[in-house]
Amino acid sequence: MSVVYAAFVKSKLISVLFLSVICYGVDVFRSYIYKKLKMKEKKLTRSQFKHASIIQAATLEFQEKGFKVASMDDIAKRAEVSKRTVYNHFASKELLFEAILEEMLTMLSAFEQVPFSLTVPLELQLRSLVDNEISLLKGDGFLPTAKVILGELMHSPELMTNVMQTFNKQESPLTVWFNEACEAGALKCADPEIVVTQFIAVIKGFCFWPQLVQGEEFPNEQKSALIAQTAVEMILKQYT
Amino acid sequence: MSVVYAAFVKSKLISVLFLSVICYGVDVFRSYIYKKLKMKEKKLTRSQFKHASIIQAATLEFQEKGFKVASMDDIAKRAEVSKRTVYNHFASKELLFEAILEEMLTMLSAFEQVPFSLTVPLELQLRSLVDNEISLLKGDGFLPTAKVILGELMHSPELMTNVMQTFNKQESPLTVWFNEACEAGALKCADPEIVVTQFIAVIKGFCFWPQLVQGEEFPNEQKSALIAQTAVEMILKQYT
DNA sequence: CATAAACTACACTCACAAGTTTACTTCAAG
DNA sequence: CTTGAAGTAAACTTGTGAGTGTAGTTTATG
Repeated sequence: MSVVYAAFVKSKLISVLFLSVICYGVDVFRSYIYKKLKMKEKKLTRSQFKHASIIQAATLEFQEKGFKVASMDDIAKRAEVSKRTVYNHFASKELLFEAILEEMLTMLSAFEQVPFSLTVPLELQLRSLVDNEISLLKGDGFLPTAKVILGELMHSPELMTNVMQTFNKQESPLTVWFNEACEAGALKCADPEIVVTQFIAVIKGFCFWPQLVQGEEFPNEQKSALIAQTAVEMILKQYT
Repeated sequence: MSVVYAAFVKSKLISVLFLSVICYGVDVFRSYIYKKLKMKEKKLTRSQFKHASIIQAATLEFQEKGFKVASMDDIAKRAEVSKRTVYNHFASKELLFEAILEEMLTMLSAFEQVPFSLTVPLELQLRSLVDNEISLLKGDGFLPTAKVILGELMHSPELMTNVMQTFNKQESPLTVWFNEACEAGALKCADPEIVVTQFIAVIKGFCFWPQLVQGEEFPNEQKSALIAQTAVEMILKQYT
């Protein structure tokens, strides 16, 4: 039956090509997750309210435990809703998971293409790229989403390679910018891909991996600024 | 009952302070995993041979599925051993997991302190630090170990913070080297910690995270050399 | 206030996986 | 060639969690 499980994860996540959002660079991110529950104040039908509670509870459960270990009973308790109600809204655990993934990914799908410009100083452009990246990583929903997705994907390498093969790195806005910058001669580098990876690595080394893997706090304003500054300097010093 | 599960993971992994090996820099790594099975040729008792088969099979299972989803029946099948035999060697799933963790971590415990030297050129020293780090990451057992441990730890943030608080970053050999280099004035930087993190990030951005999370291939010789080169240059250009 | 839609409590089925029991086989060593 | 230690196959117990069925309660609305 674990074959069924694997197949499920595969079929459902394969559509989640946005994964690259997490692995490569992305830009603007809007954080409005969980505000749904404020609907208490607004006029919400009982049904809509329960629906939102379930989603919220399930999100937490999946985050904390992963798909398999999370239990529908616990989700129901956490949502302060009867188990039957959970099943009235979502026919199965799989579908609930899927719904949550979709919910999360719509949040992350607000891309913003930053075109390379010959007139604006390089430093300013880089600076705005870093700032975008950091504010994305800092967004409320990003880390939880990453936890859920990476937690499931880590144990199925074939799936990951499939996803990554499908979704070519080229499509990342950051990659586009660096490619253009290199072609225009503003950055002197043999392989733009390496530069992008370095650029992202230097940011994520502070603002993503430690938080994901060690539960570290997100750097404060001051430290963020320093990190951004050094990332920009690094690129400038090495490639101009 | 998931409380019991959480408690188990906690109690067993908390002793695994070597985790820092994965999150921070480490140096030399010896890869001799799985060679145990070569004992077919050597004179091994039947019991020892079965024991090794079980460990090998279980390692794979835990890697692919994580602790909870891995099943003892599947492990037995995979090891071509009866389920009862598994239980004769390891009293419970927990103990089997623990045994494997220990097995893996002994592999990773071969540290090698690299002292900062005033006479050797900086570039050479940095170069050897990078090379050490890369060959560690490249070692046969490193990635699987990381998968198993991080896969379990990702969903228990309190545990992670505990572990990280206990095992101070200061102890990493790389950190030691950079601290010494800064104190000696060879590197001009306000905060050595940031430099180390950058240094490691630029390596892991190519040689660890993509492999862990996307199942990407490890960079070949040529690319590794390039990565190492740029990492060293980056530090030199920015901090000297 | 009546009615239907949605929610609840709870008892239930079913599947699966951890771990055990038992009766039987294999193997190595004296 | 026998004896005991270790392995095997298969049936078994037990616990847990997914999902369902039901009888009764809440709530919004005409």
